[in-house]
Amino acid sequence: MELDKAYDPKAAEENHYKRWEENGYFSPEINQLSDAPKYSIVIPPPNVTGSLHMGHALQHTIMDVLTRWKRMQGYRTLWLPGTDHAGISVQRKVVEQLKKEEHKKPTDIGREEFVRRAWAWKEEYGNTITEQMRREGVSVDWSRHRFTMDESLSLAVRSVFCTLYEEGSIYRGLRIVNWCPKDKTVLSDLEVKDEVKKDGKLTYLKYPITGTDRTITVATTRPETMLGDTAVAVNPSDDRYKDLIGKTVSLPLTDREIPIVADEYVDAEFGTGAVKVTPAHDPNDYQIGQRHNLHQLLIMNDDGSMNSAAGSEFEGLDRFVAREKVVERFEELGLLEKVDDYEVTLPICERCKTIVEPILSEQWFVKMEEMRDMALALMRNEGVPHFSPRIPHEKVYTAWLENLKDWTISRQLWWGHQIPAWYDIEGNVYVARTEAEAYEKAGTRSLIQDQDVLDTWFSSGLWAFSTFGWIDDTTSTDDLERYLPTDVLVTGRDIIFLWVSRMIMLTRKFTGKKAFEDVVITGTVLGKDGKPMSKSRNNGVDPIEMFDKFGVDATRVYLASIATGADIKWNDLLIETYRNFANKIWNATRFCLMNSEGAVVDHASLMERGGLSLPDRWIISRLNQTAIEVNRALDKYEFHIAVSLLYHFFWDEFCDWYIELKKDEINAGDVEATTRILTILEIALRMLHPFMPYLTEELWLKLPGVSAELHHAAYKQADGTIMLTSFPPGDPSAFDEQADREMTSIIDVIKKVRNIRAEMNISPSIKFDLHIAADEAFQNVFRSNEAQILKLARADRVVIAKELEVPKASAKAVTSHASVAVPL
RNA sequence: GCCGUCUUAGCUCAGCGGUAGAGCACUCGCUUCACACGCGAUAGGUCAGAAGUUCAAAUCUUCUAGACGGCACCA
Repeated sequence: MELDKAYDPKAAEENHYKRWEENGYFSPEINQLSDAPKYSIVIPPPNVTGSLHMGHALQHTIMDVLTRWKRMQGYRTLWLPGTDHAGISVQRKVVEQLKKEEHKKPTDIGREEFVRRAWAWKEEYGNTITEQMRREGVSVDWSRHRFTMDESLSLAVRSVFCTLYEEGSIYRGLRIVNWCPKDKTVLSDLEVKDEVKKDGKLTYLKYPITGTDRTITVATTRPETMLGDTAVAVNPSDDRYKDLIGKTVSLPLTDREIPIVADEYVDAEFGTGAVKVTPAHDPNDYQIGQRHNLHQLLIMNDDGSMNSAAGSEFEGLDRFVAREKVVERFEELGLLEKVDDYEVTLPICERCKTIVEPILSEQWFVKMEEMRDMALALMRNEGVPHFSPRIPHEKVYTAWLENLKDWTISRQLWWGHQIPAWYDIEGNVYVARTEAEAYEKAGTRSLIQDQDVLDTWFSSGLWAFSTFGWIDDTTSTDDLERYLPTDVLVTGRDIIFLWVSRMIMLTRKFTGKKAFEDVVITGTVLGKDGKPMSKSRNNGVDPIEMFDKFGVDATRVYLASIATGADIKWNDLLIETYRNFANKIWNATRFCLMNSEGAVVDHASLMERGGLSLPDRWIISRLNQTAIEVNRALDKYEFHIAVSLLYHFFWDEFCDWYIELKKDEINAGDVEATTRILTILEIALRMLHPFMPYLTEELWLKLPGVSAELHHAAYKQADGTIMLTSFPPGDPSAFDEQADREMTSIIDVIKKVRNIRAEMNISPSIKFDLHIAADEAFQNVFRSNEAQILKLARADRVVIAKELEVPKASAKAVTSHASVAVPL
């Protein structure tokens, strides 16, 4: 059989994925052994709004390597795919579409219609990423694909909500929350990012003390909130203000008198030592307000504009316009003390970058103490999850848990899991799994469901078990029984708190099981400029483009070659390395097949050690050592080590030495030699398969004598494919230290001669006599491999003796087992 | 403010207690019958700086400088 001169990745990529998928190779049911151990992974569900980026490609590569490796080891392997409904993202897409195409707002079409359109949007665009994933070659079981708003996953969400509510862990309360005026929804602390603003201002406002001509000065970065002040606080031990405690100030721009209270929170050393208190717009002020029973005056609307409580002069103004106006008015009144430059850190919405407003709002929360303690106990007692890399993630994860606060789970959106709570006319709340149940509890005919939906992370927090069919604690499914806990979670460090920790806690709480044993935290693939890839920086690298340019397999090996957890700057040159590697594998196979008539892959051919030559014994020894080390590296999630081992074994040892040494025999059509090299190649391809699925399948199918006979015992009934062969475990009894040593001595000699040739400028076409001196044992080694030495050293004749007997004008060199000389 | 990471060959990165490694780029030589996406051979580093522990440190400790990440606070 004759192969093309260069590997064409596209053809292989188009040939195999569909067949694998249609033949059910990705399904755990392909495994026919009833006692096979299981291996399971759930995918971090990408957003339906997303398209494949390099971070996905990296994580998917790692998960696929693990899945294919374990499958080849005979595990009943399930990698479960799915997508996330991505509340805010989809909502925003639909709002934009509505605005663009119909010039309408969501309220114009109503909730029901809006949700219908969101589903339509999801149907139309939500599969982009799953189609791209097929190109990656991921061996996920598409028949088990889940979406966070699937019926059964939605039922799971409801029952978890109800259970937590019934036991008092979920409550509804008025709290200071992070409010995004653009998205018009509350956000959890984790969805708020910080942005340092160097040119901020600190404004000092003077408040007149009632009944005196004195004033008290307070400082603020948000002057407009003074319209909502309901007190001024000072430290009780601050002598400057002791006599003012209990007095009131006349709040400028309003007709209100507000008290001066004493509170330990106030730091007498900072600023003026007096703090304006706005309980409805600041978390600390809220706390002070609670302690002093202060009125909570809300002065903003949900879009960040001032409301009527801010006074007629300000009503309707945007918060930033109001800010300027307040300062102006204070200046007019002679109550503006000064404005200092001040570096402020602003909270911004993670998604839309709008400045988040702390605001008093009634929301749903989850108390986390119990689940937090479960997770901490899991770590303390069992070291679960085991993070790779362990440093720093284990410590960061633990520290975060220890300081965990209540989780804000309601969102003012229409797209998502609507909160299963209903209200009657008096405002009584009925939390129920179904509307009917709510009516039954309420005993009335008129209920309104809570308008909010749940944080997207609430449903993805159940992902580790809701995907296996869990609906409530009476559920029993085979998948749940079999695949939970999952074996490993592979994800990025940005969602360790948002997602990983919540899955651990919720899974433990609701199933009593662990979500997963191990967590692999991948690094960040940075742009060429060393910054995280982003649209605004325009430094992104599209995985699909890389697939087109270098092939999927080359891209996968490159991604796998990055040390676990390390960040890496993108560099096309490195992918090229692995594109070249793919081509090397292709051509090595091409060579093995050129004169392969009569030879077949035959594992028995490697067993009769008696009749094997030194290069045979050596390459078999190296093959087995490599296999053992690759398995060991994968066991430890050291993918880059596995890649390096395979790269050097295949290129340096198999191609540069073994093939070169066996070339004459193969070219001469020596069936035994060709059988052996084909068999060694076949084993090497198996080891490469988890990393380079397309290339290895393409080549494996071309090898003579391959069939389902070579499959792992669990897959004998399936049609022939490399993905169902056994992953080479490596056989320590095949280690041959003597062969390693002897072969090394021959390689050393040849390298020295080549060195001499280059140093002495001897043209490759010129042949010469080569003198080798060594002890008797090595003389025998060199004698019995004389033909190979002659060929690779490009010598005419080899003289082997105890001592070198050469003219003075000779180039000499010494290896650890021999001396060599070339007469000039 | 607290916690943490990184700084190794021109570039991108491995190594993390025992005589400095890879790929690419560079230099030299090869139209060698699998592969020029190739073959062969060189060259290139006081492992950011300083001090310490050790028989032995790129690798452990401390400090300094630079790059960066997370958390908290932010009147």
